[in-house]
Amino acid sequence: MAEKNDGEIGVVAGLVRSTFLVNAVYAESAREYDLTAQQGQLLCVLMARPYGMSELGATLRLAKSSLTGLVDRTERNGLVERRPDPEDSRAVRVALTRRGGRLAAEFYEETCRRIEQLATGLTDAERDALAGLLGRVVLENNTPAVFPESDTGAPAGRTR
Amino acid sequence: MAEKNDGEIGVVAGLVRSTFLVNAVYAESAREYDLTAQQGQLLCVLMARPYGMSELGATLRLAKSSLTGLVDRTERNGLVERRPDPEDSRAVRVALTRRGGRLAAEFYEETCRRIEQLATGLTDAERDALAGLLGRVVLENNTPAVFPESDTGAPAGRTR
DNA sequence: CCGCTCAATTCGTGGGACGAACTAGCTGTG
DNA sequence: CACAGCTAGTTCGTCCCACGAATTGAGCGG
Repeated sequence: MAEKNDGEIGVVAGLVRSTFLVNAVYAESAREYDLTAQQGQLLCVLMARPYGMSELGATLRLAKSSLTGLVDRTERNGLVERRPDPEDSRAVRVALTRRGGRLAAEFYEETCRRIEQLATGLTDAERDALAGLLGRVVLENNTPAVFPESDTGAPAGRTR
Repeated sequence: MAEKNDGEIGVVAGLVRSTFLVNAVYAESAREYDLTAQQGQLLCVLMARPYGMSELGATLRLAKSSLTGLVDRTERNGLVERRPDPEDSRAVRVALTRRGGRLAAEFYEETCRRIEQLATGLTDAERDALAGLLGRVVLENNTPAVFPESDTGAPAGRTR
């Protein structure tokens, strides 16, 4: 039925399954910091800088009303706060609290570690190749910077 | 701060962002078939064969109780059904209904098309390379076959 | 000053995930 | 054979998430 029944999988299945895998890792990591995946994602986005609600909606691809709830819950947990936008009194700037910032950094680092672990079976060169290819894919589909770039303080060839 | 601030992204960010991207595509595709992402996933898994609840839980990484609900809702929509397991009267075998089967096939095909689209910026060789690398990653982390392998009738170098 | 747009919230609905407790059927050991 | 213990699945209560429609209130163009 397929030309590749030799254990190889196609690019579509590869993408879908790796997505499943990363979702699971992300959720599990979040859970250990008493976060939901969505809240974790929110924290990661806000690590860069404060965002307005609409801006956040665009970045996370959520409807405005969904966002209100997410920010509400995260705010209730003391991780983010709404500050008035000095330039527009309708608007709001969502920012990490001190505690949120700390937690975000920890969560981010730990999550990076774990995701990186997924690729430990690859050589450095292969990891670079994978990074390059995925980079092109996300770039060409202008995926928002939903996860900051950085290296977890992990020098290129660290993973093992 | 990082060694790759030249527009390149690391493997971790690549994985996370492509995950975000695929999630969005998957959800959008599901939506157009009046499915939720989870229900779509369920249908895709069941395309291969009927599954028991526990088995499904392991495959989809869901708690038993979560699964009961998911199957309930999907059953209510007439897409799957619970059949008694002939060998174990406690157990149940969840299978696609006729309608569910049709819908699953359509949804699967359309979703494959869209995911494949994500990689249209890559050459055939690059797509193969990406597939190979992701294949290794999912294999080494024994990701369940949450999305069937196949080629949508799409011969290897079809995309474009 | 008025109508318009725009930021964000509120409200109601439904899906989703989980753990704890429970039912009922299977199984193995004495 | 009986019974303890395991296993498959469901129920229940709780919280999170996502959405659209309607709303409030600030900015803005004329």
